[in-house]
Amino acid sequence: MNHKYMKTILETDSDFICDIQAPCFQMLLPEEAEVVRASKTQVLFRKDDNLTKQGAFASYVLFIIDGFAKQYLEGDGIKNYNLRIIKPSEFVGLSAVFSENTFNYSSVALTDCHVFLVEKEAIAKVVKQNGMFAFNIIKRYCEQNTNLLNTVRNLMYKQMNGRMADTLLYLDSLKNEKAEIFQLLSRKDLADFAGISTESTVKLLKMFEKDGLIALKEKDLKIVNYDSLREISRRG
Amino acid sequence: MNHKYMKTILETDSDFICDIQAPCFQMLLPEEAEVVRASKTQVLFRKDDNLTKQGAFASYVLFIIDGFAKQYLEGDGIKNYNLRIIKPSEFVGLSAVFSENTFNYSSVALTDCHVFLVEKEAIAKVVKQNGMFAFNIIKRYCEQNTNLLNTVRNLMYKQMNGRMADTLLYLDSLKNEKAEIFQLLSRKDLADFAGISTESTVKLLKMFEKDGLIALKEKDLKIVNYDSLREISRRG
DNA sequence: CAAAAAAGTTGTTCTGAATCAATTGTTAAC
DNA sequence: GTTAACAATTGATTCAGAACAACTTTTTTG
Repeated sequence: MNHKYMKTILETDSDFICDIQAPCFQMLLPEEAEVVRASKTQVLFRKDDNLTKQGAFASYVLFIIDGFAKQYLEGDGIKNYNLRIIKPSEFVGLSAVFSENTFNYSSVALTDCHVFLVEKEAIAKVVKQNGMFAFNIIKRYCEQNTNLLNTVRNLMYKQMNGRMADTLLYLDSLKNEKAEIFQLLSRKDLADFAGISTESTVKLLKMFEKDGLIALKEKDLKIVNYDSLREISRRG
Repeated sequence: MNHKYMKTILETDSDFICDIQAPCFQMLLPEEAEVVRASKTQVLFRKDDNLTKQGAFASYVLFIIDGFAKQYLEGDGIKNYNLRIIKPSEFVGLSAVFSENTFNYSSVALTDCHVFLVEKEAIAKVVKQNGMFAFNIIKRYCEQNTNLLNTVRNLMYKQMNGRMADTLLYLDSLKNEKAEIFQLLSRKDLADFAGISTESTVKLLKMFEKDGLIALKEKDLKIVNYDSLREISRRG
């Protein structure tokens, strides 16, 4: 039998302890961990499944055990804007706990993803009881905030070249955790990260390749000249 | 003697108790309040003074007692992007506590502003001790997050008309708290809120006026037809 | 209060990047 | 394994909005 599949169905204490290894949950007292445990389910999202859908009711928070997803904003129905790649040990839909009760963005699995769903009341309760846990959550929010501010800056002050350079540098930095990251993404995905059209993306990539900044082979993309790319990113 | 000035200089317990009325601090235990009290100063920022400067070292957090400021991103040196109006009882530069140690945005006083500066360690300590306080801080972060996501959506999916409509509706919604809000802002300020050029702003406002959506008199601006403006905002 | 600086206004020109259209390569489905 | 749907590519066309230039009005300041 398939071990992964079994694990999803038969959930035991030892699985739980294993799963809750994530640093973020280590600081919980036993009774607090029990609150989380009691109100969680583990779910397997298949590649291309939506983890969250912008606008949908959100009664729970997602915590990625393993797998990768992309978080994006939906707009006019034609074009999306990709905000980030969600990695293991990260939360999705935290805002649901603290203000909105709908998800304010969508996310979709790039690979199969093992995910905890935790009821939002459980998280709220633990946050209120455990200041250190709360502090950790705030840190995450804070980073997201900083990232969003950078996003706004990029959209406001940079044009195509700079944005695409940013996108490539960002995705490249994820290769530590997921070497095949570029194979998971289409030209349209890259376009949606940079906030430009797919056609412009293709033209830009060709240009970057011709200028010896990157190397395109098969579906993979390698950065050849980091310095120049960083300079393009910096100059906008 | 000037009463306001005296208050800045001569700080007494009764002043403190008065100042710490802000709902956000009500939930602190006496000893926690003392931690905040011990590491704070009260400062008067004059109109046009910078409360925070993007990139500058941040060892403290600001809490607005009264007065209004605008928060903005600096870019190419020519154009800024205005993120929001900061109102009494709001924090500025919270991120400094939890991740960055530089301010990631600038802010400037639109009116004279009475402000607490609280050392970031004090806030960090209280957050860790008091889950309810932490919960409150998270809520604020969460709202800012939602606002930033909407900002990104606006920049990505709307064009001039929609963005200006948004800007006007946002600023108009502040009239409850500050009726003269529009008199505090120049055309360039409105432009920087909408993320468009000053010239385009002037042309748009004239158009909106001609179409009976708004009324311009002196430096003030009144929304005449909310429904149409909301429709323009919605359609982008 | 005069002069200089800054803010607001208006029409014209210019440009970055989207859109369109047409084609080729690739993957999925029957 | 052939056809149909989808992803990638390329060049030509179009457009929203910035940049520019020239002018007026308002505000600041010596």
